[in-house]
Amino acid sequence: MSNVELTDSQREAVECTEGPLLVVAGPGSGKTRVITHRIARLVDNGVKPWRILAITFTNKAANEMAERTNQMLESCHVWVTTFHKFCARILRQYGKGVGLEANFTIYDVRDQRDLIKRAMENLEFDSVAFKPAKIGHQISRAKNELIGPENFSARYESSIGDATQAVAAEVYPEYQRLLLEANAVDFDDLLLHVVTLMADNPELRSKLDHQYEYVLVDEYQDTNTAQYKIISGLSRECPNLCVTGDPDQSIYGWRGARIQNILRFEQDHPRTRVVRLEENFRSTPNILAVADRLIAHNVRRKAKTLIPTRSAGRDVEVRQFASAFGEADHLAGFIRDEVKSGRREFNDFAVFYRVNALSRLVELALLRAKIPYQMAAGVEFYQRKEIKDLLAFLRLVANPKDYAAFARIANTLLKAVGKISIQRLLDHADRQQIDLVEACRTAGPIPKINKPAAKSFREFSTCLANAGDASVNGVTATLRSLIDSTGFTDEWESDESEDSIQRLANVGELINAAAEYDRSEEQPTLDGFLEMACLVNEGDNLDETGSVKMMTLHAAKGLEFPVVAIIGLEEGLLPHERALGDFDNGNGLEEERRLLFVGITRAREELLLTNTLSRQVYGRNKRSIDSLFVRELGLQVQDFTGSGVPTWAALGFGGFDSPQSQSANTTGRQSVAKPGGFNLTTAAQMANGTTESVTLPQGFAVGSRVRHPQYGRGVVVGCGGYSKNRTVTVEFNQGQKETFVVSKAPLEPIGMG
DNA sequence: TCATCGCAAGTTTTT
DNA sequence: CTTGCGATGA
Repeated sequence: MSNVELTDSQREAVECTEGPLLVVAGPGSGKTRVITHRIARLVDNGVKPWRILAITFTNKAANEMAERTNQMLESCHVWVTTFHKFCARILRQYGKGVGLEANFTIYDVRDQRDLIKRAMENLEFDSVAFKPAKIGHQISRAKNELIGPENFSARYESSIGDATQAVAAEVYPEYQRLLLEANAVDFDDLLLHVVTLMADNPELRSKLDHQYEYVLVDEYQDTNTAQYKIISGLSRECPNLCVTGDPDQSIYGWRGARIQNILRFEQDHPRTRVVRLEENFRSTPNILAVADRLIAHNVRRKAKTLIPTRSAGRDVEVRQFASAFGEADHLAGFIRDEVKSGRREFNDFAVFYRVNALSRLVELALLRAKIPYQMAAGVEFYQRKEIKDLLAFLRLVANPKDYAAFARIANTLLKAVGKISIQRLLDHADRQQIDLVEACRTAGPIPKINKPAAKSFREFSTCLANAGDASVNGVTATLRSLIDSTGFTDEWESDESEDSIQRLANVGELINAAAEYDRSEEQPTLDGFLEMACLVNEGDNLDETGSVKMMTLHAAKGLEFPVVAIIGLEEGLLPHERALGDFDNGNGLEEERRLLFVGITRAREELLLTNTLSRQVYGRNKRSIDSLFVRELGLQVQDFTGSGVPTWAALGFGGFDSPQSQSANTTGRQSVAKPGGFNLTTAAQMANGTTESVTLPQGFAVGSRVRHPQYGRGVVVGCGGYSKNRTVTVEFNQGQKETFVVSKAPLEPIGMG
């Protein structure tokens, strides 16, 4: 390995391998390079790879780091993982200490909510008046702060306890009991249980501490109390702890992250070496100046410099539009022109926004301009009904105590089974002290249970029993077996409807995912597959080349693009209203500012910021106010409100950006319904009155026109499926409808409308 | 027991 | 506007 290409401070961070090290790394300062080089250096120095642990927050970051590490070290097994995966692995091995069996299930937010609801029902709380989701949030916050059920009341009674909190205090222990009974954990438990384990069991803590002799933590400014404890526990006797981070990029305070963790690292670890990476190799001086000007408004902050290394580029621009339609359309036009002129490729562009809802109009505009794009975190694949159903099958095979999985299946899939039968079965399991699958198997003689229901339960248990051992035959085999034996897809196989085709395609995708998992994993297990399914995010692989990338500002952290556009710089949106005015005094605003800082510093060469005069929120037209941040940036806002978008009107969609609507907005009047077909309110309606347009592959929006060599011209009336299995239904001349797999059919888009 | 309809509520960021 | 839930009828 050669370090010639490293700067002095980078080299210092790489070579200082022993003892605590804090790397304060500004944006674009080559932090990832430092980490990967450092890992390589450790291995060069003779450290066994399995004694090195590198922890990140997201799968995306972990994958990237693992990949880059593997490039430097051929096939060396350094464990690069996320906090949650790390904890899951520890708990699979040592979870007995906190009452977990090795095959425990991880509950996602949905399962969590359902279980909280059940806990509330058990305690006879009104789950309508008190939202389980809200209670869940309270519990989650407590867990992040390491507050167990027994401490919850005590911890919060001093604060002005609202009713929800009081309910949460009661529900928390019951919820926790149910989780344990189901041999399950929620996301927060993964961390909390590990902390408990290490606290209760000093020998285990010490063992892990020694096992992971060298620990690296990325984005340390985002650690919450639980994560902080875990890291502390892993670096007491072997304090070779290297953390990297940037207080200015702390954007997860809302989720319990404590910026203090990084600020007090030096006090926590005496003899800490501090290395600052302040040179920026990413952005032009113009962009850095803007970023610096913005972040300087944060009061609670250690001043830090961003030293440019590149030559000046284009000016940063702020453009203002009459409406969000104008904003989106302009963006699409801008990208199209840049690519057409040969100056850029689609790949060079990224669009960031504060909330996912803002993506829709941009998507539509890109679609219309035939610009390929990829979105991080669209509709979650693993959240689809049919996918969750199948996963529930797998979960019950893996963990027959998994109540949430059982409840899901029993409620929606088992024939002749209703609420009463389910309750009887649960009682039966409870009385006999057997798991749910065993209860199904022995459902026959349960008193008062329906004959058909009992039969249904028994057949179901047989399907599960015959599903095979995934660790021997692979997850795919188990999955296929379950699909076959339960007849899961039968009704769709014989059905040509749009819906059925889509569901089948999704099932196909899940089988692909399982096959992929079996292939990539040395020791595939059902637990492992399920873990991946719930801890992995769809946006984790934004790897499609040749497309514009769209994502939230949060998702943008750690990435970089030649051209970045950030939309919606408006009060209430960025800064977001819900992020302000909490108990914290101005911290919310500072975090929002950091969020924009993160966004700005993703840009390598060009940065375009936009906002509008009026934007639709909840279907209503609302006047926008320039974001405070726009003023702080000290840039001139360019008036693009007149640049217009007659195109929408020309397409027969109504003149949203017509002169009238502008004047109404600029005079500050509430806009009134205008004559002349102004009643098209949403983007979805524009694309033919359906919401499906959001998930469409580019070029085949619902409502768009296509040509097929045999069928001739037609209009897209529906879509479905994912990636390779993506389908569209096209209506041709005589009302004849055909469904095609996009990637295989010789379809050609020929415009909208 | 199941399906449909209609009503209601609620809209940040994510592992 | 969307989504999710509950009540009602078959």
